[in-house]
Parts: sequence; structure tokens; C-alpha cells
Amino acid sequence: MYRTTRKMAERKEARRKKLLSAAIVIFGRKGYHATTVPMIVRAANSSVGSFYFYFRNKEDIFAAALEALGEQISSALNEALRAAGPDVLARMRAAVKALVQFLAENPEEARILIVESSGLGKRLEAVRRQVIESHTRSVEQALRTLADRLPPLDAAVVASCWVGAVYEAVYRWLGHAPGERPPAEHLAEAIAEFNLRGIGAPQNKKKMKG
Amino acid sequence: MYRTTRKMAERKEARRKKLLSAAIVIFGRKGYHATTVPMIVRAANSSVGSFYFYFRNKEDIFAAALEALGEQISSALNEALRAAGPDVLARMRAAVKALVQFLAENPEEARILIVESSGLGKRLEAVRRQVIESHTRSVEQALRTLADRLPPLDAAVVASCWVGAVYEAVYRWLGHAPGERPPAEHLAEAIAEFNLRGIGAPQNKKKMKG
Amino acid sequence: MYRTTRKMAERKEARRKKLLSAAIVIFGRKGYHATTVPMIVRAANSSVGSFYFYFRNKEDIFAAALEALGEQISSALNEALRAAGPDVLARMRAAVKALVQFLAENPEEARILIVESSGLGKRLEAVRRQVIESHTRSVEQALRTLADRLPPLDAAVVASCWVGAVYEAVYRWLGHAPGERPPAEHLAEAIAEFNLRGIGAPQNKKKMKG
Amino acid sequence: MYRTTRKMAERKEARRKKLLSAAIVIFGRKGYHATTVPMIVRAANSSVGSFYFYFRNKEDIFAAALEALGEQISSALNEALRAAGPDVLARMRAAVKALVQFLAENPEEARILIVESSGLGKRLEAVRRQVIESHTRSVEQALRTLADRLPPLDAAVVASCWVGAVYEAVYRWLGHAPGERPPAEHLAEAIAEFNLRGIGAPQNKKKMKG
DNA sequence: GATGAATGAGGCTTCATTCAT
DNA sequence: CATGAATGAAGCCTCATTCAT
Repeated sequence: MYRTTRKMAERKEARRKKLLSAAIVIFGRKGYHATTVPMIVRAANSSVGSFYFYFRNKEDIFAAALEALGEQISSALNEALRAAGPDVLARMRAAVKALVQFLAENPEEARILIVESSGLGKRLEAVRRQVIESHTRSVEQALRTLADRLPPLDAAVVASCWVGAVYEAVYRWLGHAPGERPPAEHLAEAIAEFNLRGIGAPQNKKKMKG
Repeated sequence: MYRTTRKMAERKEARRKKLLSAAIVIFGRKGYHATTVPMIVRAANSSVGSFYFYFRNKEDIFAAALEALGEQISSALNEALRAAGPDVLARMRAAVKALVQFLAENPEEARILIVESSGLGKRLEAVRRQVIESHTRSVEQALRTLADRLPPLDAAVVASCWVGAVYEAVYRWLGHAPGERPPAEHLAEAIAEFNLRGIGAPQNKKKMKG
Repeated sequence: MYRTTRKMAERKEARRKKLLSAAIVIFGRKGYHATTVPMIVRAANSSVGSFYFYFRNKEDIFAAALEALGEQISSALNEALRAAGPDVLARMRAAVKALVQFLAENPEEARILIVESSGLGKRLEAVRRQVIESHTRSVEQALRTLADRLPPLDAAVVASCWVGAVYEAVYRWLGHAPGERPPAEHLAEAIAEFNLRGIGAPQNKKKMKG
Repeated sequence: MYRTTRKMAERKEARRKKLLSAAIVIFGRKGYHATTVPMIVRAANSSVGSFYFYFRNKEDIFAAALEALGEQISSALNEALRAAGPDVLARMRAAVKALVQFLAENPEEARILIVESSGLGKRLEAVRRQVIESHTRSVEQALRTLADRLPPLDAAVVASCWVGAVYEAVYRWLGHAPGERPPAEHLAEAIAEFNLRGIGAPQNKKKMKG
């Protein structure tokens, strides 16, 4: 006679999403601590009560934001890798470019990964790091695969260099006013080159100075 | 009643320093927001009243901490550069190693640079970024000097990659328990190699794989 | 669309009862304030909406719970009295024992009478007190009946002593883990003795110490 | 040059006391849960900040109130006992009368013991019970001392009857408007008689009905 | 200059209650 | 009649900051 209709479920999901995306923007802009629940609620045209209906607490929505972000990034990367052919180096280059592209295209979301790292309590910090770590680890793994084509490397260290290079460069790039940013492709290219050279990948000779 | 004697001035300065270094440690350990004024005061064996005599507010002492840190790093770098001879590449390598060494030896201080970046208000964020920027810029400058010995680079981007690589790698290294960290020299070396390769510096052949 | 059939009326009543008995248990276990409407609803496999259909508000269901409890106790007492013969003293003894027995057998329900008394607003406090008062008054009345067989007493005070003795002793008894409680009959007997002696009832000589 | 002067310490203590006594009154009037920190603060002409300077939290001030009350009662009882001579029965009678007297004279304080018993979290409930338990236990002990002059009793049960009688009778007495209360001495006397008879104490013949 | 008590704005969170479906 | 999403008032508590001593 009455039951949870489809329409209701959709609205519910919509409301949750609205809160979540509002949160992502504000977290990205102000960091975790400086973001208040009322801020999120206002931005999402919702209410405190609803907020706590959909999320256990502030930490929870932050974790959810990170997870959502993680998934988005994952799928962006996977897509890029699918298109990249089998060569590991080519794949790594493709991954960097896809990542940079994603971050550049979703600056609000990007910031949440970079901004405000600690003091979030073990749990949150863990989730946040994990998004980054997962990259780091896949880089690490790729490096081991390539071991025979590269100079001897400390894979762990090099992997974090790789990831750090990406995030810092993007972060700085985001710091410019949108009008005066160099094109994202250029950025992506420059970072990819840096990283590939960094791991000692055999160089694309045509790019060398004559 | 009494004039400001030299001794008093010294004591005053000493008290300020004590507060400042207590703050650095705690900020590094817990992040900006989780650090409270009473915490700092207690650690420095001082009082809230004194705190607000020496610093305008919490933001102020954080800025001061960052500046102090910036100076410490600067002088560490300068010292290293003084010992490094004239070759620019050699100097860059020396700089990276000195920086890593410094961060590794002062983990508390290091954290405050890396951990907790935003939501601090424009001003603080600016100060914090500046410490990093100043590195970035000096790398950038060095890169331009080397322009003829390197492949064509976007100096700005590459410089941030360079710095990002350092910080991220150190941050991850700090994440390990002190007992199980690889030696700092090893870390420094690996990062330096990565970065030098990253900018396309001519390779030290003896390191190449046979 | 449909008329209120008899069956529906029954279901309605059943639903109400389910909510009410769930409420009694939880109120007894956690007290008035710590009990939330969602808790009750969940325990009764119902919904908040229904809750507010059957009860005006939380206070209302608490009052209803107390009243229901009052009735249960009343009928337990009446039953005991019916079996107790005509002698007033014997009836009083029977009443105490029946009351103790009831409380001991329905500890959840018992708690709601004893636990959490005030801050419920005048109205609730009144209802709660009334359950107790009604006992007190019937004791008071019995005492007046017995006036010639007892020492001169302030019936009002003595009646509250009587009731206080019962509830406090039961409350303390409930404080023990179920495993290590002395048998309820023993408890009932001891309280009855205390109270009967307390009103100066002629003693059952066989119980006296030789 | 400046130090914690005596005057400051006194003021501090005064402020704490003011908060505490305001709390006692309100707790007594409305119970634990219905009492809010802002209420206490307003009644004490203080501020939330001060409240949390002097007490860790709401539970803390409640515990403090109970403890303070416990001490007051203890010393009232001790005084009465000192004046009561050596006979145990006489001492028990004196104790009841002193307790009733105290509760009657400090009705605000008295209520806090009676009103709102549970849902306070283990800790508070423990403290609250303890004030009552300590009486119960001393009664229990006295009863054992008297074992040979009394009928066989379950000391534990009887002790709680004893205490329950006192509190309930006083509570009911407090329910009357101050104008129409019988004198406290009368109340005390009636309760004492009830209890002494209740434990089977040899009766004061002159009080028996001729 | 030093001290720490005092203040109150504001954060997070809970929960009774309403109302559209 | 049933359901549960939505709301917001209100509670508890923290902490930066001030100011009398």
C-alpha cells in the first residue's frame, strides 16, 4: 500500500550526493578542520538533521568524499591504461597524464587530496593516504617489473618521488588563476617527462637537445 | 619602576624562543588545529598571559614557527652549498641531500611544513607555501642556468616536481617507525638521483647498470 | 476507501500494545531520558510515524506505561487479597508479598517505577507518584482500620515508610546479579515482617527468638 | 612579584562553591538530565567557560554535589551519635532523627539524593548509591551487633527497608507545601519508631496503648 | 612583565516531532 | 493507516582571547 518507492530512493540518493559534493568542494577549499557542518549543510541547501541522517559524523563524510574520489581516479586511470597498450613505460606515462588531467579537470576534488593532511585522526589519515598510497604502490610495482631496463632503484623511495612530483606540480599549477594557467596537457607532459627521466627510463631521443 | 636592562631583554628573548620551539614541536606532532595554546604554554613552562604578550595570536606563532624553520633550512642549505664547490649540478645535488638530511634529523619540524596545510587563512597558507616556494624558485633559477646542458624543460613545472619529490618521499619515510627507517643518507641519495635524472642531468656512468 | 472493520481495530490495538510493552522494557532498562523514540520503535518493529499516531509524544507513552503498570500491579494485588481472607493484618502481609513478588518477577517493569523519577515535567512525575501513592493510601487506610489494635501512629508517615521499605529493598535486591539474588520469597517475607513489626502488629510468637 | 595571592584563591573557591550550590538546587528540583549546564551557569551568575574550568563536565559537578552532600550528612550523623551515648538502639534512633532533621532542613540538597536515580552512567549512579549505601551498611552493622537482642533478621534486607522508609517518608513530606508540613521533629519521631519497631527492638512500654 | 581565571562564540551532535508519499 | 526522510532547537563542550591582580 505504501512502500519505499523508487522515486523516494532516488531522491534520497540525490540528497546524499548533494551533501557529499558540497562537502568535497568546501573540504578542498578550506581543509578538514576549517570546514564546519553548518557550512556544508548550507551549501547543500539541507539541514543539520539530514546531514546526520546520511553521515555518521564529519569524519564519515570526509572519508566518503575521499573514497568517492579514489574511485573516480581509479576509473580514470583504468580507462587510460586500457587505451595505452602493453608497454609498461608507455602505461606509466599514460597513467601520469591521466592523473594530472583528472586533477586539473576536477580542481575542487583534487584539493581535498592535497590540502590538510594530518590531525584527522588515524582513520581519516589512513583513508586519505591510501588514495595516494595506492598510486604509489602501483608505481612501485611497475618499477619492479622494469627492473632490468632501469638503473638500480630504491623502488619505494622512487615511487614516492614520482607521486610527490605529480601532486606538488599540480598543486602549484592550481595556485595560478585559471586564466593564466598553461594548458593542462602541457603540464601533464612536463610531469610525465620528469618522472620517466627520474626513473631512468630510456629516453625518447627526438626530445633531446640537438 | 625599572628600566629594560640588557639582562631582561635576554630573558625576554629566551622566553619567546622557548614558546616558539615548544610550538614547533607540538604543531609538528599534532597539526595546527589540534594544537591548543594551553598545550604550547605548558610545554614551555609559561602561561597564557605570556603567550599573548609575545605573540599576537595562535596564527602569529605558527607563522613565526614557519619562518624560523625557513631560516634554519636556509642556513643548512647555505652551509651545504658553501661546501659544494662551483658546479651547479653538484650544488643541486648537495642541496637536495642537505634538505633531506635536515628534514630527517628534525622530523618534528619537518612535519609542520608538510602536515596541515590549509584552512589556516590566506596568511598562514602563504607563509607556509613560501618556505616551499623559495626552494622551488631556487631550483627554477638553477635550472635556467643549466639550460644549455639540459633538455628543454618547463622550469616552473620541473621545479615543483623536484620539490614535491623531496617532500613526499621524506613524508613517507617519516611514516615508518624510527626503528625501521632506512638510513637517512640512503634516502637522500635516492631522492637526489631521481631528481637529477628527472631534470635530465648527464648521468654518472658508474651508476648505470652494466 | 475502507471502513474501520473489527479486524483492523484489533490490529490497531495490537500495534499500540506492542509499542507500549517495548517502551516499558526500554524505559525500565535505560530510564526515561536515555530512551529514544527510535529505540522503542525498533524494538516494536514499527515506525516513528506509527508511534506518533498512537501516542501524542514520548511523555505520553511513558505515562501510558506507568498506567499500564499500575493496573498490572493493582490486579496482582487484588488477586492476592482475594485469596487472603478477611483479617486486615493478614491482608496487608499478603499485599506486601504480592507486590514484592510482582516487582521481583517483572524487574524491567519494576525499574520504571523506581528508577528515573523526576525532571519529567509535573505531569509525568504526578503519574509516577500516583502509582506509589495509591499503595501508600491503601496502606494508610488499612492502618486506620486497625487503629485499635495498633499503637498510636501517624498513619500518613507510617504508610510512606511502609512503601519506601518495599521499594528500596526491592531496588537493592534488583541491584544484585540475577544469579546471586536470594529467592524472591525470602525477600518478600523479610520485608513483610519488617513492615508488620513497624506498624506494631502483634507478633507471630513462633518467629521470636527462643 | 605576582603570585597566586590568598585573595585570589578565596575567590576561586567561592566561585566554585557558587556553581556547586546552584547545581545542587537545580539538580534537586529537576533531576540530572533535565538540568542543563546553561541553567546552572545562569543561576550562579557565571559562564559556561568558568563552569568547565571548575568541573570536568556535568557528571563531574553532579558527583561533586553528591560527595559534598555525603560529607554534610556524615558529619551531621557523627555529631548526633557523639551526643547519643553508648546504647546501640539509642544510637540508631538518634541517627534516624538526625538524618531526617538534616534532610528536612536542607530540602534542596535532600532532593538530589532521591530524585532521578538512574541512567546516570555507572559512575554517577555508584556515587549516588554510595551515599545511601553507606547508611544502609552502618545500619546493617548495627543490626549484627544487636543480633542477640533482636528477632532473627536478614540484616541486608532489613537495612534497606530502614533506609527506604526514611527517604520515602521524607520525600513525601517534602511534597507538601512548606506551610502545611507537620513539624520535622514529629516526622523524625514517627519514622524512628517505625524503624525501631521494624527491627523488633524491645518497645518503650510507655508508648503502648493502654 | 607574568599569571591564570573568566568569558562566550561557535563546533559537533542528538533527538523529538512533523509531513509528504 | 504506515513509513521514514527532513527539520531545527537545544545540549554539551572546547578553546582563543582578554584583563584584573
